[in-house]
Amino acid sequence: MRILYRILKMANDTIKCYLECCKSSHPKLPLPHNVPVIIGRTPELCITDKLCSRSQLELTSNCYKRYVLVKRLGANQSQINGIDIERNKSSRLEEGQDLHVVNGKYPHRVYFTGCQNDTKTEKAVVPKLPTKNTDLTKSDLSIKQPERKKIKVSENKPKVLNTKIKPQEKSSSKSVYAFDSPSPMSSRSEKKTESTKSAPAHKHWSQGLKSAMEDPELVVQEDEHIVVIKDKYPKAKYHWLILPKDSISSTKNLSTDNIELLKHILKVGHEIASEVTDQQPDVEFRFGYHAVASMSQMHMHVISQDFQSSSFKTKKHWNSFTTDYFVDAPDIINELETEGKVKDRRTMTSLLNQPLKCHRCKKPQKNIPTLKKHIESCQK
DNA sequence: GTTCTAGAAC
DNA sequence: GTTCTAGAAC
Repeated sequence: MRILYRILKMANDTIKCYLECCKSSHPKLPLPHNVPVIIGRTPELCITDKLCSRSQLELTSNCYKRYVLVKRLGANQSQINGIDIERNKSSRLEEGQDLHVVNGKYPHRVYFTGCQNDTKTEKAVVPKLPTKNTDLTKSDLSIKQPERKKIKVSENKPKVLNTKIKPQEKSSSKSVYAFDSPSPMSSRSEKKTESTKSAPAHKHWSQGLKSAMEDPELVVQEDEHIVVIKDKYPKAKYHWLILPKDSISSTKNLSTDNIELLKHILKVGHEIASEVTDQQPDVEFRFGYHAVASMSQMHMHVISQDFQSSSFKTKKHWNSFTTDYFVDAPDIINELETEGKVKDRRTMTSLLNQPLKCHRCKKPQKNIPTLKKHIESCQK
């Protein structure tokens, strides 16, 4: 018990939690372990919106388990990853998730420093904020966080790294979730978007694609604007992801400014797929986005419709690629061109629980093994 | 997003 | 008894 206490105390002494504004409107805010911190319409957060209460949210970090409990105190809605937070009830916020302070505005994220991988640190600016417990330690007033490494920017000319297109196999043991390398976006001085400006070295699983974009085992092609990677867990014989190099967390953040980028991504997708279909004309592909993606960097799937893969295991996998949860890329482009934005599809997550049925003949399937056997032979 | 596993389904 | 799934943990 005493040993456990020491371990926990050591963790508490070393792991620090911060709230960071995605728009860099104010300095990062320390969230000391287990100390409720109230945020809202205060000069420190640079929020003057009358719809935001002065005490909109109460944040309590758990540095051991690397999450923050968020309780909404204000009358108007706040959101975690687009989901409304129930009033006076604690909701869990994890690294990489978006916290909108009020009515979908004022995006923030939390991150933790002080883990074993941290090697370099920097001084934090600590704004004065109202807290329920003012017992901040001295260390909280001069907190250090890891400095991000700089890497070379890729060449402007398209670069094909692994041109041999073959059905995907289980890739190397190197994990997508090796978060110790920074995103390529971090070294791009031009055109910074969203949280690129001062993003911390996130380690939450939802940030894994940013590491994957740098993994030579996964990257198959890149150019000035995009990176093509093999899906680490392909759900079909051929399954790639195409990601923009600029930080765009999801399709909901797209604007008309991104239409050319989306068209380019789709064009590259067709080119990749045609390398297969030139040799095997019977292979069908779809190109599209999940209605609500789990992984943070926006990505378009290029996926063959055989769904023959050992990584395809669950109902959620199946329904995410064979129901309207999978949105064809031209539909997203068309929405941007006609509506100026991408539809909110959060309610579509219920599609993931739909009963299983064959995507070709529509025949209901009892379970995943039955479905997998059926689609091996079903052609219509 | 994946892995793990308890308990439901068979 | 084994297989399968959903939810928690990461």
